[in-house]
Amino acid sequence: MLDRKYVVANADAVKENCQNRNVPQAVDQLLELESQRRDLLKQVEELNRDANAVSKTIGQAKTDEEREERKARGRELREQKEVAQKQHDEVDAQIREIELQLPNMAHPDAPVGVDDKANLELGQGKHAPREFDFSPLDHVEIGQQWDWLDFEGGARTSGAGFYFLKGDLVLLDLAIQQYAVNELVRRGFLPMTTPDLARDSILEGIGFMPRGPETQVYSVENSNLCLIGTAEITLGGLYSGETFDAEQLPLKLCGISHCFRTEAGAAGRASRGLYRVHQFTKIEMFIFCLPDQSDALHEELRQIECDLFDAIEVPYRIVDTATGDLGGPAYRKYDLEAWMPGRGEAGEWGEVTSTSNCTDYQARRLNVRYKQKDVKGTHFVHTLNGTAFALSRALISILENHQNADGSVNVPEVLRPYLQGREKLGGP
RNA sequence: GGAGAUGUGGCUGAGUGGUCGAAAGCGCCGGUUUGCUAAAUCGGUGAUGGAGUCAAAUCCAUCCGCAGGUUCGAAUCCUGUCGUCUCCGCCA
Repeated sequence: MLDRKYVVANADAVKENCQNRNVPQAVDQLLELESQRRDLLKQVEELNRDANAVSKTIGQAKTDEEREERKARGRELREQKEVAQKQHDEVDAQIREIELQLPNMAHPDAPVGVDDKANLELGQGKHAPREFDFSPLDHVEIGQQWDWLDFEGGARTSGAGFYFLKGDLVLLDLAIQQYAVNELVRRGFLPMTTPDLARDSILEGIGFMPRGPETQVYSVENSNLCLIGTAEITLGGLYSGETFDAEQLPLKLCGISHCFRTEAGAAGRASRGLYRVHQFTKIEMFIFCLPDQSDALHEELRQIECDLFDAIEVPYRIVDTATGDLGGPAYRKYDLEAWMPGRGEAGEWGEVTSTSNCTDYQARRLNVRYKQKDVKGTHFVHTLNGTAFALSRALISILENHQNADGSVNVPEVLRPYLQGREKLGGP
């Protein structure tokens, strides 16, 4: 959510931003309603003030008659106040509806364009896509070869889009998690496991729609809980309503959670194997910080993601997401797309991480503030998030990039300590 | 799942219908005193929205988990909700 005063004072910039992001807006209507609201608020306050003044004199009334007279006057004023208050609240609710539709402002350097075609490649990782001297398999084929993946079993027990990992692939999965968490702890992140369910209100604060036809998440019947689509939801919600001391920031968190996605409307899209599934494990980075720290921290998150994928020796490219493809809360977003040799005709890039600077957009909705010593008042923090590893896609990138002609898979060196030193999985 | 208790400012904690945004203590900030530190002592010390000002001062409204209700008036009474605690049951 944007600051209301900011929207009023910068209506043209907000409108332009919406246009760049390809989001419909009702800023003019908001301006009109807000001016109405201000008038109503003044009325309410005035009536309240008068009523309070009358109430205070009632205790001092000398006669019953006088007392009753004043009570009647007070009642009358309160009734008038109630009427004005109700009108105010209605207008306020309408404004809020509009506000909730407004996306965050975009970073001035973010590429402008209505969809992902305008995304800008910023560079590539240390490792170039490999030249294979054999015909590479995709991860589903590799997995089937060694009985590492069971999609049929997943479908039988839970439905299409679910899967079992088996055997060495589980060990690889755990190795990646351990490597990532250790690496993040080394870089000052506090590791956390989080709930896999969260309240609707937290989802809304982060910028998800908890229910309804457009929703990307599963909701639990007869409750106000949803299965989380990412630990961003729980880590971001963790301090909702809280006020940090400025010295506590930046607070860097590393969440380990399961992620659940309905992938409604995604049927038919490139989604073979582990690429688009209903459940996966993710190691997520999340930061609460001061406003003047967020730009640099965003670069830091991007660098960590690059370092992690360089470390597992997977080729990738960095994408600066175009305004039209940003999603509501993001001020700027970088994606890492890993090379997936088994995808498409002769390999394709596939998104494996994403890091967003959400500035104060989520903080305002969730009411997360900070206070500086000796400075009056509080301000909203900035929040950032970034994927360390989404395990399903990280597994794809490792299996497909590190496969050998005999079907075995080389273990990236950094992961070997977590696999009893094994250099390869599968194979004769 | 059943029964009960409870939720006040950074913290502890008083307040059970009328100048209560809220006593007191602690903490914190500033002053005084003391050779330094400690101690003592005095003063100050919440948030949000609005008016006001160059900026302040100042003024108004709202806030005692949250949302409603009763009342001229609610931290105080009522209802719901969320959280916490205790006991019982169940259980990894």
